[in-house]
Amino acid sequence: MQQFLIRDIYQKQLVNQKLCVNGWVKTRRDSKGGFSFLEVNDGSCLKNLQIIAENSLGNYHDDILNLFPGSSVKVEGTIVRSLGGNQEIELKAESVNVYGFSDVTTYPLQKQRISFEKLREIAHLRARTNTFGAITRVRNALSFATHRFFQERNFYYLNTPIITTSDCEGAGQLFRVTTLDMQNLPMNKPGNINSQSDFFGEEASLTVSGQLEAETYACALGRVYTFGPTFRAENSNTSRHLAEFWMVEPEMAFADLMQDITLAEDYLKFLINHLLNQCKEDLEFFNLHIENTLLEQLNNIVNCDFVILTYTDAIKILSKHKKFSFPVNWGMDLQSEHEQFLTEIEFKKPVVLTDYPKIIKPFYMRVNDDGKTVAAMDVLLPKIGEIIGGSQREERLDILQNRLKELGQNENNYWWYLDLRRFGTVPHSGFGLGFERLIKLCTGMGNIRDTIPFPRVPGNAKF
RNA sequence: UCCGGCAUAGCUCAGCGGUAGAGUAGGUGGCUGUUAACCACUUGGUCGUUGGUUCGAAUCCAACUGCCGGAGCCA
Repeated sequence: MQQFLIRDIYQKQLVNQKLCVNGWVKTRRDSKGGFSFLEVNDGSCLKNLQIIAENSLGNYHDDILNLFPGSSVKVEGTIVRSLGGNQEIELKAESVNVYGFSDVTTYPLQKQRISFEKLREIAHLRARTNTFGAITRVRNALSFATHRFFQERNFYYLNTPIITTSDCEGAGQLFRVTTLDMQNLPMNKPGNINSQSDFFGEEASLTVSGQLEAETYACALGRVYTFGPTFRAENSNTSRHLAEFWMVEPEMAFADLMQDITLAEDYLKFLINHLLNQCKEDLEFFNLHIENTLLEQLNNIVNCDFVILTYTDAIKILSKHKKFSFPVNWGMDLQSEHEQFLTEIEFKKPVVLTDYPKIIKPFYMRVNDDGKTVAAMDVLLPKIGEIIGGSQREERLDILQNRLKELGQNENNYWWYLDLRRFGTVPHSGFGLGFERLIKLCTGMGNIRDTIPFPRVPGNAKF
């Protein structure tokens, strides 16, 4: 008998069709009228399929009456119009075969509510809940939409290395990668480990960004994007940070900051439009149960023009409001409260801040004509904060060398990066988008730990 | 890492110096094309750990562990 996904059964309204469904039991309700209702979910959509299992089935007393949440079953039967009020169709079972039972006294996911904190302790089972099923489908749709967006715009998907020896960037603690015996480290002199005998012959770590490598390919093929895991060993204990997260990093040759901003805005709108079309049911679930302004927020982002504002103008706006706990002055990095003021009170929509002081931004950002600011841009969203950070890259060799010197960096470490400026340099731009922050935005989930299947944070890499 | 909060039944929580509670889940019975089913009865606890104060601590104090919220770092 042909297997169907529950999603397809609903979409195609396959009444009178004989078919087979595989899935997990959500609940069972017994009727003394001589049959049981089973709610079965197979992950293909939020909705369960109601199964009618009559007590005339051979294994009714032995098997079906022992089906509790979490059990796995194969059901064969016919789709019929439902006599009940809450669903149009249901599956009248001709057979119910049990793959595996689930002990009601020890299986943690029963019908009652369970907190997200508790679910994190059982991350191997939380995918079976409505919420995490919906998150997974949204995450999948956003991945697909990301590839579609960039492919349609002639970007090449590029895989940059996860293990890196460029100890650059300055910002961000790195995870060390080593095969050295931790009990017996080879030392040059006391306190100085001899990394030459390590696997790569020098210090290596997990990447904090694929940007520098992506630039090399953008400066050969025009347009590329990366989409892969990224690692930060910061001791960040917040609802917006992960030690392992996924980042989307497009890089474009022959593009200035404005083109970069346009790409970022188009990308975000494309993603949300894709979701509004493809994951309607899941979004409505989030809007109803997780964050009741979600659809409003998403529609707002899609329908508005992002505010584009220089850092200097933002400081002027913020200076008029004196009620911040951190006083505002030019040259400082903006605090969360300042970003929130701009996105949630002043403009009530996404704000792109540009042209930050160069002293608070990394060496690779292009220095503006004023000599004080760089061609940077951050996309700030209401409730989410910074979701995208990008810039036009410094393409002038001498200025880039000066910047490295100012920051006390040894330019020999960047010889290959500087070669791009030595041989046929071009203006180019790009940005990085935190994929889990995007999912946070699109689902309304409050904690980023619930947007990735198995979160890695300080003190926890379980599963 | 800093500031604040929380940790009590499988789950969600109340109790805040004097015999450990509710809802829900589980069990039993009743009822029912049910759908967070409903009604009655019922099982279920070293009150996070260690120490202290007290005649007496789930309750007050301290340390520790874990988690949550905010801040910093950032995507």
